[in-house]
Amino acid sequence: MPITTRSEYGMRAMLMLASEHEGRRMSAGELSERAQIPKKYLEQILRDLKGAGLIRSYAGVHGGYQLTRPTTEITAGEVVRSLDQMNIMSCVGTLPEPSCDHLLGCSLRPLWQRLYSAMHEVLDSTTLQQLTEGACISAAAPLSLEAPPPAQ
Amino acid sequence: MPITTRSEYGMRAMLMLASEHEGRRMSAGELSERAQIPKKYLEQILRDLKGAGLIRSYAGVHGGYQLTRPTTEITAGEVVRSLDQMNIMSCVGTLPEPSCDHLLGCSLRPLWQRLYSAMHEVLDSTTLQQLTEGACISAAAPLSLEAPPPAQ
DNA sequence: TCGATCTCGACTGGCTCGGTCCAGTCGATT
DNA sequence: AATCGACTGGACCGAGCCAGTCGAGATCGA
Repeated sequence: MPITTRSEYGMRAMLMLASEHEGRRMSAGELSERAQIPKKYLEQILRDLKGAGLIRSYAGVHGGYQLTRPTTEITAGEVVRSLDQMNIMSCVGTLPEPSCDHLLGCSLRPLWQRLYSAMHEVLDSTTLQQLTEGACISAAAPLSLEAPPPAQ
Repeated sequence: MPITTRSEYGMRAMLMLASEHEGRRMSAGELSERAQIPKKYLEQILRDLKGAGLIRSYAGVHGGYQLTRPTTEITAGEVVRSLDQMNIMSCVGTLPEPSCDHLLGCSLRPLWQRLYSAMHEVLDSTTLQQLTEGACISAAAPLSLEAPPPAQ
């Protein structure tokens, strides 16, 4: 899978952060709880998002995370690329040109690369803003922090 | 990786078969040798291609494989789908709707699905014929079957 | 009958993904 | 300066899948 749970979770977290108005920080714990993601695992992911410059972090008692840019200026492509290698296949991906010099390689390679490009085009043309619009993000907000809904 | 070596090898084999004029059969051994693919592994792949109706097989001394349709009527999409599941991610792929009912799922799902569609569009709009044109397939043909080039 | 070929299922080693654990650092509050 | 809540970093681990191998069997032409 070129898109792993890391991207899924990362996108969810970004959308949660996007749903808060500008300044508000959200801690890993809060994000974890509301987006239903294992906390420790999410922390790894947040680290990477920070490394990519997509979020800022603050330590300390009232610490947490927030987006570094407005939601209209962050694309799904940036998020996904910072979390997943998105290797379409062994010889085409984010990694530096891994040399696949096979006889027929030269005729297949362009195909895989077009695939790769097509995916990035979709991702790069989608902003967080677009994803929050017309989605049921708001429905996630009222999730009770005190009394979790009874298991089904 | 959504596109595994199965697809890569399968495509190579299909291109080899495509490069032969209509009737000629090629055995797994020959394909394996010329396309540089482990024979036993290739046999598995050929089985799947046959299962998908893309190639015909003949047992016996002068047995082998050949395409069931002209190269203009076989798309990369058909080949790849018969060999790989192409699951873009856990909840979007060839498999029957695997239910991912998460709060934020509804806003992310369409994105993953657009990704999925974009890939298939590329694959489905590419025929074997197109891949053989302007490629160095022909360069593969003269590969000596008697005296393999000295190992480097 | 013989040998070349396709067919089928079982098996396996390595690697990645998804996730956990623990030890450490940072910073606001007291 | 002690403390507590939060972030940081790395080691670790089990399960599952990918890539590939093996061996036994069926099929066909000569």
